[in-house]
Amino acid sequence: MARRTTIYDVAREAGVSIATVSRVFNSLPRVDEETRHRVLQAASSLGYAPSIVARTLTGKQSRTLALLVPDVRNPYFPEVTLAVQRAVHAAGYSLLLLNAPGGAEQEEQYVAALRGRHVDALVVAGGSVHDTRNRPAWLDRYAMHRPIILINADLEPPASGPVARRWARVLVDEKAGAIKAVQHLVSLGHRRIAFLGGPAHLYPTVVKHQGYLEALTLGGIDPDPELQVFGEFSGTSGLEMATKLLSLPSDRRPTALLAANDMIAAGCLQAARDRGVLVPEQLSIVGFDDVFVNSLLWPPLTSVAQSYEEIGKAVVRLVGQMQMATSDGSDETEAADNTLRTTLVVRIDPTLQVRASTGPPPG
Amino acid sequence: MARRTTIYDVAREAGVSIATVSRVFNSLPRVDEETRHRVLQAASSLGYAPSIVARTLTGKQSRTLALLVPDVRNPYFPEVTLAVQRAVHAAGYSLLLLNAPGGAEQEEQYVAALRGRHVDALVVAGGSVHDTRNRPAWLDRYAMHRPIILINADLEPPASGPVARRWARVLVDEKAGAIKAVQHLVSLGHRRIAFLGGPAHLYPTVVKHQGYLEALTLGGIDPDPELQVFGEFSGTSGLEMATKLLSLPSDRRPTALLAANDMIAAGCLQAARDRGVLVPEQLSIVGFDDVFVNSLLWPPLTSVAQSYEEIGKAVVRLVGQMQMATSDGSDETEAADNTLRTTLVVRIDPTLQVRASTGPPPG
DNA sequence: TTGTAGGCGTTATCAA
DNA sequence: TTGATAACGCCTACAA
Repeated sequence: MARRTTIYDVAREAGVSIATVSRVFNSLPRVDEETRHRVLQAASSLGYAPSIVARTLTGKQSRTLALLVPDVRNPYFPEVTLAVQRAVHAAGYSLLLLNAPGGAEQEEQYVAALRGRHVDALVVAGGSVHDTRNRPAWLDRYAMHRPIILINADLEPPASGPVARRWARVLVDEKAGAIKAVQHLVSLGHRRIAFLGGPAHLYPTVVKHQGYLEALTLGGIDPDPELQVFGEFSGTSGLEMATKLLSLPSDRRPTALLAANDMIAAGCLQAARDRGVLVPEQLSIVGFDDVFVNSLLWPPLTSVAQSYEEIGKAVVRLVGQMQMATSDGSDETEAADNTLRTTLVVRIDPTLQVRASTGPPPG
Repeated sequence: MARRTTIYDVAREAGVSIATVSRVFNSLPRVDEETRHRVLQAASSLGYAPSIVARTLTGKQSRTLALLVPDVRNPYFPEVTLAVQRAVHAAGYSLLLLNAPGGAEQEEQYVAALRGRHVDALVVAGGSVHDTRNRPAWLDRYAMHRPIILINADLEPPASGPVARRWARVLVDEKAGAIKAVQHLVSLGHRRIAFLGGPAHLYPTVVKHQGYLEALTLGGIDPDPELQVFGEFSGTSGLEMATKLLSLPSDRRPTALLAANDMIAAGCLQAARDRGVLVPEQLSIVGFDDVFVNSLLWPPLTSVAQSYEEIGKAVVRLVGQMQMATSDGSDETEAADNTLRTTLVVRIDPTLQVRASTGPPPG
């Protein structure tokens, strides 16, 4: 491995001290224009790039984030992974990727492996943080030391004080999304609208379900328990749930399905096709997340879309804020803490992408 | 941010020098069992973990790899990303993820951002390395300094010598895979087998196409130019290509389709359904890559499957080998170079996953 | 078996 | 405006 060119090499080449080179590369003030030029010259001729590793060691940020997901193969996560990676790189950070399909234990294990790596923050995009039954213990432990960002998991920081200052959230208002979806269906004339959720104990299911109920009530429709089913966030589960719903006697059968994600929705399409039910003529289907692979489906799904780009940007913004709040010795008064608490949560409003899978009910 | 506990803290707590602590954590020989115990004790009570950053600075590996893909949202890449990440973590490495959908320029840009990060190796899983028309220039430049691993891109190292020692490949024998697929179809009785490729200038398309032609010849079937079409590696493209093929007059129409990846194959399913063609009764379809989201499709695709796990393991093995060859001052003779050249390419044999999308031809 | 001290590439604090 | 020099946390001869 050809030896890495160092700040010393550049200093020698430019005929200055390493301190000066450092100043140039950190664009600090008081350095002569002519000198700066000479340094830059030398640096580029030598192909010099400062070592982030050494820089980190002096106590600065590592400019590295870690992103924890349960499984990148699940179409939702590539979306957020891509978006976060992009935003993060645009801000000069790098992104470590962690897949922990094995639940809280594995998450903890992976996160532990991060310990010597000086990551500036951990971004958690899913997994056991979504479980409404028990809060993963490792989360709070981790936040005692380093900043954390939760995507779409509304867990409160365990206390105020230092850890509250390292606990940020970006929340997509999926309840509002569900409401928009239902209202769209209602406005098309649907009255029998079913909800097909993921596991009932997962936060994303719960919120969407709430929105569904609320919107029905708003629309003057009585929620029918028979039309609310729960399963997995998968295509096969969607297939099963939809099949069950579609085999109800015609007067109790739904004319529209609101699926808690696009994989479930894809399963619904499947089920409809299997039973010769035309979409959207005889059945409308709405999905959630508006993921990339929707391009594989026909008809393309109407889906509640969140701006992944916004999520990515929110992440880097939050990281920045937390770094400020922790490093620059800004006043740690209660007042400051309180403003932080509010500013450390970013809310994102989803929009409804209307496509070909929805239309007026039959008849 | 609570100050990180250092080797000094542990040393003090255990009443030894930092050198001893270091020895313990690097499991070096000659350290008294009792001392070792005391150190470990102190370390765990303090929650100490060695700083990989500082360690890296002393000239050792950073135990960090970078993985470059064009777009994680494309179902093939999550598979390799997941597998590589797993294998890599199991070996104590971390993985930086880079998405460069923007072609060679963006790839180069992203890779440049890696410069100060001391990554041990760059793993390239796709992108402009697949373009058979021109070899990305940044690749060779990069390999002049740091080790590189190509997944499924058969680019030779530019020369022997140092850079050859940093140029590894893991190659899935997709030609053999295509042959297996065709032979499967032939053995079912198919004679009119179509090939639906991605872009004709991409390596994956080329190899699979070669296998297709070879297998036909082997089976005593004359390749029909009309049955060989090229498009994109996407569902919509697959839909278009398949639609064209299925609208051929019945005597020239294929009874089986070999798609160059599963997204194309998904498009084929689509096309068949649109035209009321039953799969597999009237049309057999084979895909490539056997990706996760196949679970969304019906019928499940027969597909040429590669062991992603093997790919991941190969990657860490290769990284290890390259580190040996570069660091331990092993003899850099021509002979050593030659053995390295052969050992730095791992070949993986795909298998055919037979599922419900293939069957005997009609009639 | 254990400790001392120099070095890894930067940044930051003082002087000059 | 610039240059010495001490950290940063760890590894590694070399001594003891």
